Order: sequence, then C-alpha cells, then structure tokens
Amino acid sequence: MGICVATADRSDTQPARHVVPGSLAGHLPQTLLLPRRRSRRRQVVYRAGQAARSVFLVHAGVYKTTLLSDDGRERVTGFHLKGDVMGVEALGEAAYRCDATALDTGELIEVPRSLVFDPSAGLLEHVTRALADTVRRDWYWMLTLATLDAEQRVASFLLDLSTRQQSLGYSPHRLLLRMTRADIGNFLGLALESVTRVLSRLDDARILRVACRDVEIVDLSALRRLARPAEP
Amino acid sequence: MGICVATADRSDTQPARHVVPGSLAGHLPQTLLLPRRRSRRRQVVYRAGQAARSVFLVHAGVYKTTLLSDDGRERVTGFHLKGDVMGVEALGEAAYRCDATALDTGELIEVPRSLVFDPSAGLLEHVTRALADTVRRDWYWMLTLATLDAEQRVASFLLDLSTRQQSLGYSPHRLLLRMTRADIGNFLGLALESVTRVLSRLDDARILRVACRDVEIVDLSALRRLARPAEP
DNA sequence: CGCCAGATTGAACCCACTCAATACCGGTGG
DNA sequence: CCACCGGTATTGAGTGGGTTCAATCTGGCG
Repeated sequence: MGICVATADRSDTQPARHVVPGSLAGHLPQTLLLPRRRSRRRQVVYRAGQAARSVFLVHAGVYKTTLLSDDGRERVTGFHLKGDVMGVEALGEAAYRCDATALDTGELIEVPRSLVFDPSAGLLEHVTRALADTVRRDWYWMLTLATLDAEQRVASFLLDLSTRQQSLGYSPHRLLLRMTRADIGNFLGLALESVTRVLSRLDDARILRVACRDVEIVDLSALRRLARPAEP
Repeated sequence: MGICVATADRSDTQPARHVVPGSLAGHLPQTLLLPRRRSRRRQVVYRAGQAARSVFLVHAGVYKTTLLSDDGRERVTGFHLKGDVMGVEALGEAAYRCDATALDTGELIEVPRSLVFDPSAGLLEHVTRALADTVRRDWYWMLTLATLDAEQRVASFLLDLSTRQQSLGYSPHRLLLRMTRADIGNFLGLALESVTRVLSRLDDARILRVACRDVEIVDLSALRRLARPAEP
C-alpha cells in the first residue's frame, strides 16, 4: 500500500434521500427561516467557554467536537454528520463545554436556545430525544473503549460510519474519511500509528481497500465479525 | 494490608444537608406524592428491554447502571448516588437500554414519564439538564479512559466519589465503596486485579488507607496530583 | 460446616505505545 | 517556476504497563 497524505477532498456531498431518525430535521418547519452558517476545513463553530446561545443542526459536511481538560488532555468526543445536533450538551449550562470544528466544507443551521426552550415551538421533546441518543451513543463507545482491542475498535468505527452514511442515503461501502488518523486514534483511545497499522492489516486481508482517506469496505460481513470478540 | 471480603455495610446513610445542584430534587414539590421503591443489594430496578415508563430519582443508597451488548460484553455505565436520575437515557425510546441495579439498600422515587413530558409539571427542562449533565460526565470519563493509565484512572474514580459525597454533605475523606473491584475495573476499563494493585500501591504510599470496601483518603492533594499526567 | 463470592498477590506474556525514519502533498515565498 | 516546509501517513524496532492465569485467603450464607 502506498504512502499518502492529507488530500483535501473536494467532492461535494451527495443529496440525502432520507431523514435521519431522531434528528430535529423532520421537526423544524421553521428551518428555512433560521440562520445558516457555512464553514470550511478547520473552522471553529464554537469553543468551550463561549456563551451557549444556540444548538447547531448539521446540514452538510462533517464536524468534530473535542473536549479539553484543564491539564491539557484533549479528546474527540464525536464526529457529526448531517442530521446530528451539536451543542445540546451545554443546554443546562451558560457556556459550551467543548469545541466544535468543521473537518471539511459544511453547513449548519443555528437553532437559538430560546427557540429550544419555547414550549410553543415543540422542540424540547425532540431535543430531549437528541440528548438521550447522545447518551446511548456515548455509552456504546465507552463500552467499546473498555472492552475491545485496537482492531475491534477501528472496525467498529468504520462500521459506525458506514451505518450512518447508509441511513443518510449514501453507500455503506465507500467511506471518505474527513478526519485524520490522529483524530480517529484520539477518539478510539489509540495511538495514531495503531490506527494506521490496523487499516494496513485489514487492507492486506482484503477486507478493506485503503487509500489514505478513501476507504472501501470490501468485505462487510468480515468487518462485522472483526468488530466483536471471538465467540467462546 | 490484610485480605478482606465483601462485607455488607450495614451503616445507614447520613442525612444530606445539601441539595445536589442540577438534580430534580429541588424541583419536585410533588415528590411526596410519587411512588417510592425500596431496594436491596443486587435488586434490579429495571432491565434493558422493559417498557420505559418512568425515570428514577435516587433518594438513598447507591445504584449502578450496566450496558450489555448483544455479543455478551458488559459495562458499568455509571454509579448513581442520591440526587442522580436513572432512566433518562431511555426518554426517546420505548424501552430501557441498560440495567439498573441496587448495590446496597436504597430508596428510589419513581417519576412517571407522563409527568416528565407534561408541560404543566415543568419538569422537562430539568430533565434536559440532567441529561446534559450525563453527557458531560460521560465525556469526562471517556477522556479519562482514553488518556490516563491505571493509577490515574483509579485516582480519578476515588476523587469523583469523594467530590460527589462532599456535595451531598458527607465527608470527602471517607469512602465506603458499595461496588466490587470488578465493578470498578469494568467501569474504568481495567482488570479487577489492576484496581486492587493500584489500591495496594496507594495504601503503601500512605495516600490511602484501604480496608476492602472501606477507603480513607489520607492525602487528598497527593491523590489529586496522581489523577493527572505529569507536567511537561 | 462447607461452599462460594470477593479480594489480594505473584509470574509470565503480549498488545499497544513510544521513538524514529521515510514518504508524499499542498501551499507559500523567492 | 521551483524549492522548501508543515501537516499527514506509513512502517519498523524495542519497551513497558496491564492482562491473563494461577494460587491463596477471608467471611457470609445456605
């Protein structure tokens, strides 16, 4: 497998054919009236400490949220695709608690907090759902971090992306990773070299076809088997 | 340090002098009218798959919630003290997603979901806060799992318990662990032997005084130093 | 009274980390 | 236009922390 670098993927996002279940998208008739925000690679949507006046619905592109501890440790808390909501974790607080950054060109819909808590808007219940979804997703990843080895974690990560892309109407076999190996490793609790090694190994095993950010899942069922521990 | 076993702590909980910030406790004037449920060691409050009709406010005792994956992996997602709310992660779903178990004698206040979503009750906003708190706490632990070694994780765990006990009006120095080493290790992503080893080491270093479930924090500031990575 | 769950401790192994070198692309400045 | 540089990715070698396996100990409970 050849060496490769950060090629800025310029491929535009394809049109989504499905609505993400559980998202705010289907429940925001006022969506078109809300302010939108375009963002470019590395652009910051909000930072920890800033006054949290809105939540952000991802409309296009991929974003990451990162948590920074006071002693300098950093961790990617999640990657966010179309339909995901960012900033809900700040709803009980005055300020955001993490940074949100665009990994690529994208577009956000900004939903003011006043609207979220406005009973007549009927959003609170849906935001509650989004939050509960977040908790369940986090628990799933905590389980993954605590019980799986490097190979299983990376496989789980790819499968998660694949599933989410599929539910958005994209191909589940073709992944264009917008995040770096360091981001993935950070999210999975692995060194970036470990991520690379696993990807190389899965490429050798003909399960993946890895060309830097461009990953093709050749054998989906084999990948699924890899993502879970061996049966006793 | 001597060998010790699971001694069922019969010491009753002391009265709390403070209200947990962010909990439902202060916002439930109807609390006294709601059904309560006493529970004993190992008793199950709810199980994954059961219809989720209520959330549960911990009134006394310690509970744990555990997530079970379809391939048999299990993980403790959290330990819950007085003032914490269990079951909010199921708010967007028909059924609970995890098991909740009492680690000791305790008492719960059952809040029906219908009341949670009743606008006139004014609970939804507070439940949203509880959920956002959960997300932030989970993120903190994900950061811990991903970036800290065994000693730092165990130290962080003890400090977290200490802080929570203090905010409930108890001593921050005296911890009566209601959970087993296996529970702690599972929660922290460590083997139970590693937890034991760290506790023994901290006992040797005069930072803790460990007698099975009874842990005294002798040197709180040293423990705080241990919980963070060495300065560069 | 025996059994079992929980806790502790030791020894050997192994996976993932660290350190290091190499390669490649994109943008920038001369 | 081209050389250079910073960010990203890959791969190898060696090390170490945590796991695994095992034995032992204790007290509660049936």
